[in-house]
Amino acid sequence: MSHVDILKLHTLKATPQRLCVLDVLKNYGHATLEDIEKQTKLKFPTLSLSTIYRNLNEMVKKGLLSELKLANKKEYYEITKENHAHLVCTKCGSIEDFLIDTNEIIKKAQMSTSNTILDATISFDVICKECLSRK
Amino acid sequence: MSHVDILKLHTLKATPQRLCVLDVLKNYGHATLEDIEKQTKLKFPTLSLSTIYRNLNEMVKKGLLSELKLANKKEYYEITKENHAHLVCTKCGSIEDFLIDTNEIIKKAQMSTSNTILDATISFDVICKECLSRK
DNA sequence: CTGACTGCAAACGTTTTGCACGGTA
DNA sequence: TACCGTGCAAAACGTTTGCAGTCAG
Repeated sequence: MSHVDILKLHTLKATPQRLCVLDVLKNYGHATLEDIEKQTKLKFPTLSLSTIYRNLNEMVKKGLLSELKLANKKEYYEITKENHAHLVCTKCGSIEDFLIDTNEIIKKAQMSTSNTILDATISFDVICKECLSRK
Repeated sequence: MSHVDILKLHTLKATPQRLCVLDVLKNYGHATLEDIEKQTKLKFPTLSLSTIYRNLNEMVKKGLLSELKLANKKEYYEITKENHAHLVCTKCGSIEDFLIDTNEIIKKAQMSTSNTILDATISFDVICKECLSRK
């Protein structure tokens, strides 16, 4: 589905600025606000920070994007995908999707609590291959 | 081990302010900066925000405290404990320790990646018992 | 054509910093 | 006593908001 369609599906107008943000996120996989600002301004030098903030917040609220809270300080954004975890390199900070079945983990965890589990957020600290070989 | 000893172990002086912060964290389990400010000022009305910030940052850096990054906005602090996950209520935001064996999950995940996994951060979205019965 | 969106500048809240004083070890 | 830690005020920072003009549908 095109980014235009995705936006329309979420009752958001397909402005060039929003499309550009989505393009950056698609290319990066996971991007910080700074990443997004830097990249979008290559194409739209006048694009304002407040527009980026507004759009990210709006798209997160509509569920089109997700915020990633990771052990390190920065906040990352990604286009919403279901049922996956992340590998975060403790050396270089790089982030990689990790396609494991979180439902299985939820099912198992559910046996240890009487609270109803709805979802799981899982990330693993790793040393990525690049950092390992660089060492 | 007393809080005085814990501080000394981390080469930090055992000031009344720091001890008070640790007491609050022990009582609360998980506390935001606001929680900590409110509680500590009951005992030390002149305690300054900057001191709280400095101490929290310092104690996190030394590994005495951990920051909890959760899906919701707020940042929580806890006294560092190994090998546990969290249950976060999506209704009321309450946080509970969840004593599952994260090593088992790490071991299993390790089979699906060639990166070396060092640690896992896991939280579950739940509806807590209180919110369920309130409903 | 109309409401949604944008850019700019100003406002806002949170976190950090500089400095002089005070307290722990 | 020496140095680490504190309180206060100001600075710095990231994020949000108000407004007038513009654009997508």
